[in-house]
Amino acid sequence: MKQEVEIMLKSKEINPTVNRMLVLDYLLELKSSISLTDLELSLESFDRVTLYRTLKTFEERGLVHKIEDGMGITKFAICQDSCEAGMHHDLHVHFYCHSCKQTFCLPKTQIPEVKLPENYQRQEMELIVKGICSVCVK
Amino acid sequence: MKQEVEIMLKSKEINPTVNRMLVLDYLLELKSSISLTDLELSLESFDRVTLYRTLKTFEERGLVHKIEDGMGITKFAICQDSCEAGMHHDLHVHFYCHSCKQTFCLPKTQIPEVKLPENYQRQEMELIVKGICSVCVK
DNA sequence: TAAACATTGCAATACAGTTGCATGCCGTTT
DNA sequence: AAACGGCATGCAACTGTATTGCAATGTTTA
Repeated sequence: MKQEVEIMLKSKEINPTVNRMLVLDYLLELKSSISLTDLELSLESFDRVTLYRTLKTFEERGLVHKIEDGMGITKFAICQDSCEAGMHHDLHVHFYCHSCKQTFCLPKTQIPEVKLPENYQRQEMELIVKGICSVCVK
Repeated sequence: MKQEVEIMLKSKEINPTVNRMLVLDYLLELKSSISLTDLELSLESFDRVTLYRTLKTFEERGLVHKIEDGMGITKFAICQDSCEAGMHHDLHVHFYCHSCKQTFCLPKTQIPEVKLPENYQRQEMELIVKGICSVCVK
């Protein structure tokens, strides 16, 4: 497992330090996305700034992507395989649960095509659905 | 014009103070949405906190709605007629322009239907398209 | 008029995001 | 081995937005 994480980092040209392997390992296990603050609480061994820079590095190298959770908090999640550095293919839907405050990627739910008014040029899209997730609904 | 603004406020059971009439008037003229900070810069006559509370009141009474602009900034825009206090029908698309940093409501562009995985309950949706707006594209 | 309530401004706090700088580690060069 | 460079990390500090507390002022009501 550690081996696998190390290989992932190297394949993105990221120096596999202990910190970075721990963070990546944590993110890979994670079912949803996570904010910097929550990551800090989960991995107490490292400084907030270090985690901040780790996530920033991961994002720049196309390992994770940022999600605006629709409540003003930035969260991070592992990219799909199809992502590359500087070019995220992140057109799936994100789901924010009002109950557990988690933000889930719904990779199987594509954002439908949207027609824009004339002369509007699209570059990215974000679709956030808010409600109650399948765990909290029970 | 002032009269109209006053009537709007009263119809939402908001005391029409000078401050509130100015803010509402400004929002009605506005083609896009605005952040608290930008509103503060536009209407220098009032304290930031007062404007903050004004927008909060407006939102609670269903006069404006919050928009997450997708870059972590909260903005406000006048609601459509169909909105009521505590129940915003805000299912249209928002467009964030990377060039002028403005966030536009595109009321004629409906969010297409999205199928969620089983047991996910939808309450609200936000679709933010980012790119270049029709003014900046020229 | 006095009491009650609403509105506003100032100060202070909370918190996410971010930057600067010093330190320590590691591999390379001389 | 010693000196050098680059990278990773931690601490402190700063920025900007959001938010609350409290006092002062203004307005309504009994």
